[in-house]
Amino acid sequence: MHLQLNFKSGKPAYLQLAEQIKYAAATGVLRPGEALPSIRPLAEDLRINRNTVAKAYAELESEGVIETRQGKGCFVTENNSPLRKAVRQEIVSEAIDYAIVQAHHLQIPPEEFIELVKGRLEHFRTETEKPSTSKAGD
Amino acid sequence: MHLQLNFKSGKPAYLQLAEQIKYAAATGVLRPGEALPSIRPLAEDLRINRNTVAKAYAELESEGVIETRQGKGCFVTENNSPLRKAVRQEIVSEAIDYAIVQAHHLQIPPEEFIELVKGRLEHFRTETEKPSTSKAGD
DNA sequence: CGAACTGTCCTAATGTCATATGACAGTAAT
DNA sequence: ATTACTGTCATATGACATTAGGACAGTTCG
Repeated sequence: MHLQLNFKSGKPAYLQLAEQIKYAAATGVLRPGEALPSIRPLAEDLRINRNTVAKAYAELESEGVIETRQGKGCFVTENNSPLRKAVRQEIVSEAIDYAIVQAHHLQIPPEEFIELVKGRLEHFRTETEKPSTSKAGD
Repeated sequence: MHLQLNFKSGKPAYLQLAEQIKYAAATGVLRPGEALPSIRPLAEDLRINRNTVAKAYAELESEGVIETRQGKGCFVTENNSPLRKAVRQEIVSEAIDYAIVQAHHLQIPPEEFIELVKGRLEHFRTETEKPSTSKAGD
């Protein structure tokens, strides 16, 4: 697993870290039960404070992505598909929430929003597998 | 136009104000060219600082909702073309597409995605109805 | 037991955000 | 020009988030 921080992004280091690990867990790069890098070595490796890593891990634990045991380490949650599914939904929910907030700001009612979503979904369905799409906005 | 602030919401006063005015402008309660309340009287009326109102107005100007002229006042923008329905849908569609791509990346099927959207929509609906919160999340 | 590892808690320095105050600048009417 | 209105800017304060360092607690191995 490759972890990298962007200090110029303005996004807190502990959030970047949590996000990357969460993503790795959701996509299977990190398997359930697998141990995460220990707090201190990882912090040293990333040139950040141990507590920053600890905060990222705490965030992940509160989201149910990992499990930490004092004196032993941190591990990806064992629960096979059910919990990983929840994690995936969590990630997508963040993106959905962003879209919903945008819609609300632009005075687009929920029904119209749903229709928009269906429309876009249909649009993607007809284009099936195209390697387009990495326009990340942040 | 009725403006009211909720100091317990945890949301900044200047954002609440900006949002309400933006909504008024979008729904036609405030018509293009119409003058907004002057900064000082409005601030006094709402029992907040002038600069808090000024910040709300500055935010609205940066979004193109209003236009301010020093010494004269603030006015709703004459041509809010950016609020045209098609344009609004375009903007939101981008955010939706991003979420869809994420879902596809995480192998969440369309039906599940739709359900997620509905769930989040419901979540927001019930949240805005109950402004009493213990912890303000953003 | 002690040493070396694991995570955890407490507290402080720093930066940023929201807000408040005072001084300043443009406009209009007298 | 004066006066009274308009918005604007620089700055200070208080709250909170982020990060950092020291001391503490649980685990494992020798």
